[in-house]
Parts: sequence; C-alpha cells; structure tokens
Amino acid sequence: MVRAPCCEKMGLKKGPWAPEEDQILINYIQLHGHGNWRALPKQAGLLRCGKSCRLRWTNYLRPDIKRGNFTWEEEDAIINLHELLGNRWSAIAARFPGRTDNEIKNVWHTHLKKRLKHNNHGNNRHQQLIDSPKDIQKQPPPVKFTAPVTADSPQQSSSDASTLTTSDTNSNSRSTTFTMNTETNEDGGVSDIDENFWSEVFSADNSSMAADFHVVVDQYFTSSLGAMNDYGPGVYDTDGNMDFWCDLFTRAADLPEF
DNA sequence: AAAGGCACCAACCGCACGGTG
DNA sequence: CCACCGTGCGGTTGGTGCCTT
Repeated sequence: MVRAPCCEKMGLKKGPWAPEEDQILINYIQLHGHGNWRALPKQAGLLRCGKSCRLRWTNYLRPDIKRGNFTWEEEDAIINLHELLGNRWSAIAARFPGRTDNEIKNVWHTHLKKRLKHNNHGNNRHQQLIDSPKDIQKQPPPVKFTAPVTADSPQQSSSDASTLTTSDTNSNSRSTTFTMNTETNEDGGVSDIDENFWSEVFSADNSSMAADFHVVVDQYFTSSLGAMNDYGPGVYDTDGNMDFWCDLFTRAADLPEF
C-alpha cells in the first residue's frame, strides 16, 4: 500500500516562514486551537501543508518556547540523558520545559557531540564534559546530594512519601527539597511516582536542580553499579523510564553521599 | 576587500505508530 | 483484520551569517 501524501504539494509554499505567515498562524491557533493540523492551513488561509504549520508552531511560535543559549546545566543534562536514552530527542526534550526536540537535536549535533569526542580520553566522566574556556566559565558551583532519598512517611502503607534533598557543598544557599509520592510494588521497589514531583523538579525554576540530579545519578551509576548495560534492557521506554528513575532513587537511598 | 570554509539552525522528508471506521 | 488517516519522531538538508585566510 502506498500512503497518500500528507498534503497536496501543488501550490503550497515551502522554505522559511514570513512574519505575516507566522502572525496568521499565531492568530488562528490563539482563536481556534490547532485541532486538525491537516485542515488548519486551509482554514487559516495559509499556503502551507499542515505538517509545516505544526513544525513551525511547536518549534518556534509556541508561547512557552524558551529562547537563548543552553546553560551549562542544560548541556550537561542533555549529555547525561543522551547516554541513558540515546537519540530519543523528544524524550530528552520532555525534561527541558520550553526546549524543543529539534533544538536539542541541533545542539547535540553542533556542540555536544564534538565536546564529548574531543574529551574522550579523560578519566573523570563529569570533568570530560568541560573542555573549553567557555565551558569552564559556565561551570556551576559543586553540588552534592546530602540525602538523596529518605522514606519519611511510615504511616502510609501502600504509598510512601520520600524526599530528595540537595545542598551546596559550601553553603546552604541551594538547599532544595522535593517530595514524591511513590507506590511500592510487590518486590519492595518503587513502581510509580507522583507526576507532581517531576513537574516540580523539571520546572523552569528548578532546571539546574534537575541537571544536578542527573549528573549525580550518573556518577552514582558509574561508581556503584557499573555499566548501564548491567541494568538490563527494557527500562528506557516511555513508561519504563519513569520506573527507571524511581528505582535509581531507591538505590541511591543507600548511599551516604556522593 | 574578497573568497572560501565552517557553524548554526530552521525546515523538510520519510517512516512508524496509534486511532478509527 | 484491514485500510486509511493524523500525528510525532529522527535524520538530513539548505540557507545564512560569521570567521579565517
């Protein structure tokens, strides 16, 4: 079977979007929502295919798009997440509010891949991520986890509330505590996690916290559990990924500090 | 100042997948 | 179960501006 093309190519414009086209698309979506992308350009009066409209909106025009260069924390987190998830850009982008998969993909191909390749011979993996004077300038103060996970709600039988706490090594200025409500499975592991926890951790205000967390988990994995491959297959899919991180929280609870 | 090379990034393309009739 | 459609994803390309020679 041959699929029908996503749109009728004849007469439709391609290439860079004009400001007027952007405005038409923004106005239409603000009034009606995007609904059916395929039907949208015709209804909005745009000579574009629906696919092009969707891409333009999701990668550029959306009001919650975060503009500007990636921070050190973001770049480091991307590298760590790429190690875990591979080229699943949408899954990686989901950890960065306001960033798009396309943007992260571009950053990976233009900056981070080279950065990793260039530093492939170092010993400290985290230090490998820092190579240029520009990177050194962006390096944040060291952060360690003082109490990665603490079960502190014994009164709850089927659901445990645990906290994740970080603090600056030299001061208390960056101390942050998050609460996650977890479900315990039959093996005693954590099988589910409150979505509010993730939205809290990965909110814009706590983006550096999220990056720190990924770095620490990565260090923990490298030092204590060996290669990622030992963890076994099947933990990286969309649903399993949540279980993966939850399990890491549980295991990290046994460590005094990083 | 001009030309060529390079880096960046917006946008396109094709494929896969889930939903629906 | 099948055919089709809509959408999302990842790989790739092409245009533009900057840098180097």
